[in-house]
Amino acid sequence: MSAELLNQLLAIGDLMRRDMARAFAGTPLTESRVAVLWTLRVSGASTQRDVAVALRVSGKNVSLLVDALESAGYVHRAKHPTDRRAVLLELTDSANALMAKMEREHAQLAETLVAAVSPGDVATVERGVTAIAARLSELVDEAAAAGDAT
Amino acid sequence: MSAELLNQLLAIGDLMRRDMARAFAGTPLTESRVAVLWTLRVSGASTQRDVAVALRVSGKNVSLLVDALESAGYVHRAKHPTDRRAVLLELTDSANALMAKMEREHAQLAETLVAAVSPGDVATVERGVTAIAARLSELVDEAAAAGDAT
DNA sequence: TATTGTTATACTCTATAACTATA
DNA sequence: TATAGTTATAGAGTATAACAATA
Repeated sequence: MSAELLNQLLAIGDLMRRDMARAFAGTPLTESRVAVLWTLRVSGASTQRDVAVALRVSGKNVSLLVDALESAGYVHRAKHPTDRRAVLLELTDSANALMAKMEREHAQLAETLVAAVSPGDVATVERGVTAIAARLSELVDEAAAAGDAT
Repeated sequence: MSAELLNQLLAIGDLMRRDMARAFAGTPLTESRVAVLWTLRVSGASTQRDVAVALRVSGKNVSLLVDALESAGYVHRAKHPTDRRAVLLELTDSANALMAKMEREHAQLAETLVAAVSPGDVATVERGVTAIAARLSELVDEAAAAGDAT
């Protein structure tokens, strides 16, 4: 019974990922590259290290993702104003336009999905899902800490 | 407001994936390989093609995953009783034991997460999440069909 | 002729380690 | 000495195309 809820949550994550990959088929964009663009959209111009920390991936990985995004015209490596070791990643105008479009689609998808829930249940569902996400975040942090200690 | 719910759902999927990858660090198992084992556990002995369809990946991909799983002793390529072109994938005893362990852990995680929701809200949350998953599945199928048609 | 699985080739994501330039 | 980013190397997931054996 309770396992069914977890399975539904997993299915949702899986469906979202598949759909995203499909949506960007035929473009140079992938899930990981879009994650970089999204981080820059939310946080503003950032160093590669900032992005690596935000996405919890290696600096080398960010280098490769940015290489691809830069050559495809989505981001620009600018000089950092105070630290000459660092690079400041900025979205290009076209990437900003793309992110704005994604934000609109994201909001519209959220509305569509929430509309599938009985109006009187929405607040309760949101509260429950938020509680689950918070608890899961705790568990994952604990597991990661235990793993590091080993 | 409604976007917040979608973001929480996405965060849950992301956390689950990260934790799974961490849990299998140091073993030959990865998310994709476990997905193959899980499919065989649920469906019983299957051909590689069955697995490819179930996971929606290419046949070549399944070949590689099974190569790794077979050499690590998790699956066995048996002769198909009626079709000599095909191979029948079977879990080894140790893989079956591992899957049983994962099932128990999965059930326990589900209990722990459900316990984070107010008891009176659980049924409503489960109903809401199920409705969202069903609606999302429809949308993804529609999008995929539209994409194929193009 | 269609299907199952493999070989061949290529792109992407990811990580660690060593190195350069700068703090 | 520590940090930001790159070069080098490597494992893993994924896809398409061509090919063999079998239906």
